[in-house]
Amino acid sequence: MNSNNCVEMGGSEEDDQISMMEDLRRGPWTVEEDFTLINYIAHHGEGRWNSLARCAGLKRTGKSCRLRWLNYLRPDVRRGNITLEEQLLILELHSRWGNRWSKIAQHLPGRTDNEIKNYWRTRVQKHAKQLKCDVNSKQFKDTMRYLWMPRLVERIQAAATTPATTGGSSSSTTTTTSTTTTTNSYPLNQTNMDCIVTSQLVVPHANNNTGNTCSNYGNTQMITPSYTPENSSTTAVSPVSDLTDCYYPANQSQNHEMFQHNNAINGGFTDALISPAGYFNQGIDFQAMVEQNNQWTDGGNGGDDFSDNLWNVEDIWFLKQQFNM
DNA sequence: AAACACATCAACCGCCAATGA
DNA sequence: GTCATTGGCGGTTGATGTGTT
Repeated sequence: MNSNNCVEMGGSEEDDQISMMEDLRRGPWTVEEDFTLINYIAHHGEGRWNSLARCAGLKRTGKSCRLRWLNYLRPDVRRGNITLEEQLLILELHSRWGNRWSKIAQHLPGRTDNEIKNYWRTRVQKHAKQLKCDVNSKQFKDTMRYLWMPRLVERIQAAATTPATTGGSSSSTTTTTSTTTTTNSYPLNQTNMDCIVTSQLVVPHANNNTGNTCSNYGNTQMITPSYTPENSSTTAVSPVSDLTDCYYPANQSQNHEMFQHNNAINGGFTDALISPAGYFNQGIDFQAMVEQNNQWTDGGNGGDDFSDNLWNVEDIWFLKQQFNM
């Protein structure tokens, strides 16, 4: 390690050019490199990354060091186990800001933009692909808002009020407690999430510090919990999409009621609630969805095997009925 | 057991805005 | 005011792990 007394934290451009000419390492970081970087930052703090890399004796670009530190080595970085609350928050914030990953990450303490971006691409976009619609399309966004988010809310609620063994498909790794206050509060608590209660649903909501308004997914209004690692419903890092883990028979009625409520209002979907019919007149393959559901459900292995499902069977049935498809 | 397909995620790339000489 | 450098961001890629046939 070579981190001692390198004082030129703003080295000359010529030095930078020279360093750029050196054979720089690329690819995965070694344990030794990690150790070197951690040690250097522990002693000297973060600084100009190019200089830091050089002074620490790392044959890496400043950018590479910065990325490694921010995304992996930083002490407060959290990886894996995207909680349901975090998933919901990601959806909510993405619907608001789009692919502003770093901005979204600011509201999920410990999460990096890279991780959120990866999550979005691997989980969310996958399902957009399954639905044969663009992830940025209005249809897909509305689907998230009026179907997935309420589902997620239901699961969060269920996870908070039921034993882990009944906590849906993620039950095997779900940590549940009904506790809503804690002295060991996680940053995603009242400080940066607040909302109102109408239907006992508990979801996190980001405070963008600009006068929060309450989210309203479908006609489901939200309340924010006191969110802690202890009481959050955590889903394991698994191949399943936690976000769209929607096969959740125990709570299907709520979603049904959402549509029925709107039907009652307007003989169909209200103007305010974008009609899901819109999603399906652009080539979404109901049959494929049903077959996929059947595959999962026929597996008969309990929740996990079909937990990657976008729609529960009843949703599909209902929507088919609703739109005569 | 091997081959293949798919999912995940760490790391890189290119662009751009901010900063400083 | 101009230019070079840096840091930050979003997009993309490739290696690795995992599941399936």
